[in-house]
Amino acid sequence: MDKQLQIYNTLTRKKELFKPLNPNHLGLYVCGPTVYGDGHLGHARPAITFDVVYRYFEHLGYKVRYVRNITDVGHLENDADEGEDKIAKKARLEELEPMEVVQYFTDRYHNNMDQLNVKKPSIEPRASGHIIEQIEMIKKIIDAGYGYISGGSVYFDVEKYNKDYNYGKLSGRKIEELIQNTRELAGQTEKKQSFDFALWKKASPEHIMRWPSPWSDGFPGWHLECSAMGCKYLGEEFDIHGGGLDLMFPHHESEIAQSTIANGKAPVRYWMHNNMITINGKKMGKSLGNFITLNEFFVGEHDALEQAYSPMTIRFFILQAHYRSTVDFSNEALQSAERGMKRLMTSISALKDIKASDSSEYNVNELKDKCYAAMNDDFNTPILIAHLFDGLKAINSAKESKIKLTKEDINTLSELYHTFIFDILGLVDESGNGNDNDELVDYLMNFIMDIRMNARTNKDWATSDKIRDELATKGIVLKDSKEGTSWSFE
RNA sequence: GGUCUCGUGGCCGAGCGGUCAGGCAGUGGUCUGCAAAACCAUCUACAGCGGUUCGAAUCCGCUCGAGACCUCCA
Repeated sequence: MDKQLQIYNTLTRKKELFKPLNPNHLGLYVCGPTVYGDGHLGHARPAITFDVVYRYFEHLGYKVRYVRNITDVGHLENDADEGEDKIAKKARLEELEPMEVVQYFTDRYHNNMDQLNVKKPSIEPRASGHIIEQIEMIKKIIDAGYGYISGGSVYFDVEKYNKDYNYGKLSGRKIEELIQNTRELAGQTEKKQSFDFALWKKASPEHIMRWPSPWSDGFPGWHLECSAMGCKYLGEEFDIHGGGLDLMFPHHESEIAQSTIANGKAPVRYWMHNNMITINGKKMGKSLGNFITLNEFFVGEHDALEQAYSPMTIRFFILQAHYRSTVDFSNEALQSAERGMKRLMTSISALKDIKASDSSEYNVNELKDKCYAAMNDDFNTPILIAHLFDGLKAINSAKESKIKLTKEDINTLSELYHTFIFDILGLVDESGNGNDNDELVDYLMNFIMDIRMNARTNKDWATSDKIRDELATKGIVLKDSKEGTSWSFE
C-alpha cells in the first residue's frame, strides 16, 4: 500500500502520480446521460468505471464530492430534424411535456444504476436547473472577447482562442486540420468558422424547450452545462473530470476552452476517459442503432441475447477489462463472467467455514499488497480480480484442510475480500447462498431436508430423489456433500 | 481524406524489455447411492516481415487487418 495512486491523464497521455488540490479532498465530475431514452450497456461503462473510482477514493479516506449531471435540455439531432432538440422531439412524438419525458427516463436511469449497485453521486445537477449559471458564463466569455452574437445565437470564437491558447490540448487535434475536415452543416452560415461551437442557440418557433436570455429565447449550447455546473459545485479548478472517450472531442475540448476564458484557468487537473463497449467489433451506440438496453439485458429480451444477464454479471464483465480498453460484448464472454463471479462469491462465503490452525502456510499480506498495487496502478481492476482469484486457491485449499491458515489469516482474508469485492468493486452476492432470511422458508426447508436425510440414510433413493426433483421444479436446488445437504434458489 | 488507437492461446481479457496473469471452455483427477455442484492439477499465445538488444508479446520501421474521433453519442 506504500505505492501511490497513479492515474492516466488524457492531457499528458501518461500515468501521473495523483496529487489532490486540497489534501484528503477530491473533486470529481463525470458527464452523465442525456435522458431521452433508456440506458444501454454503453452507459453502464462510465457509470461503473467512475463508481469504482469514487469508491476507491472514499476507501482511501478522501472526502469526495462526486458530481454527475443529467443532461435534460437536449442536444441537436443529426437526422431529418436538424437543429431540433432531442428531448423536445421525443416529447412531441409522444405528446408529453418535455419535462415529463425527462422525469420518466431519469427515473429509469436511476433504477438501472441502483440495480448495478452504482452509488449515487454527491450532487446530480440538471442542465435545465442551471440556465442562469450558463447565461452568466456566456456573458463572461463575450466580455472577454471570445464569444460573438450572430442571428440571436452566441458562438465561441475558436480561432481566436486558439491563437492565445491551444484548442486541441486534450484531443491532440490541430485547428488547421479542423478547417479542412469539419463537415458543413445546414445553418452554419451564422458562424465565422465551421468549428465554432454554440454557447447559446436561438430557438426556432417550433422548439418548445426554451428559456429567455439577453440574446434570444433559446437554449444553452451543448458543451456549456458541464463547464457551468462543474465550476459551480467543484470550483474553477478541480481534480478529476471523467467521461466516455467519445466525449473527448469536441465536448471536453470545448469545456476546457470555455472555462479557460470564463475563469482564467484550465478547469481540470486529471482528465480520465473510459473506452467504448463494442458489439461485433463496432461501437455500441445510439447512432449505430446496435445498442442493447440495460433492461433488455436484465430480462434477456433482445435478439442478440441468449439469456438474461443479471446486473452483477454486467458489472463484473465490465470490471474484468481495464477501463481504457474496449470490451467486446458477446454471450460467451458474459456467460464466462457469470460463472467466474459465482465461483468467486461461493468461495468468499466459504471463508467462514475454514477451521483455523496455529501456523500459517499462506502470505495474506502479500496478497493484500498486490491488490492495492493493482488499484493504485490506474485502477487496474482486471489485475485486482486476477489476484483475488489467486487468493481463492488458498481459501479453498484451507477449506479442504490442505493448507493451514491462522485465525488472523482468516480474518484478514475476510476483511480483504469484503473490502475489495463488495466495497471497492461494488459487487453484490446475488446467489443468496442458502441464507435467505425468511424464517418460515428456512423452517420448511429444514423440515423437508430432514425427511429426505432419513430417506437417504435408509437408502430410500426413490423418496430422496422425488423430493429433490420436486423442489427443482420450483427453482430450489439441493446439493449433497459430505458435510450434509445445502439448498439455494437457482 | 486527416488525427489517433489496437491486433495475445478455443473464447474473453492482463502484461508493455528478462520471472505465473486471471477467468470461461477443454483434459486428467478427488468427492458422490445417483445427480448437480464443488475442489485440485493441467495443455495450447503473443498478426506478418525486418531491425535494435546479451535478451522482445513488450522498443523502432514496414506490410496486412480492425476500430475510434473529426457530426449527437457513454
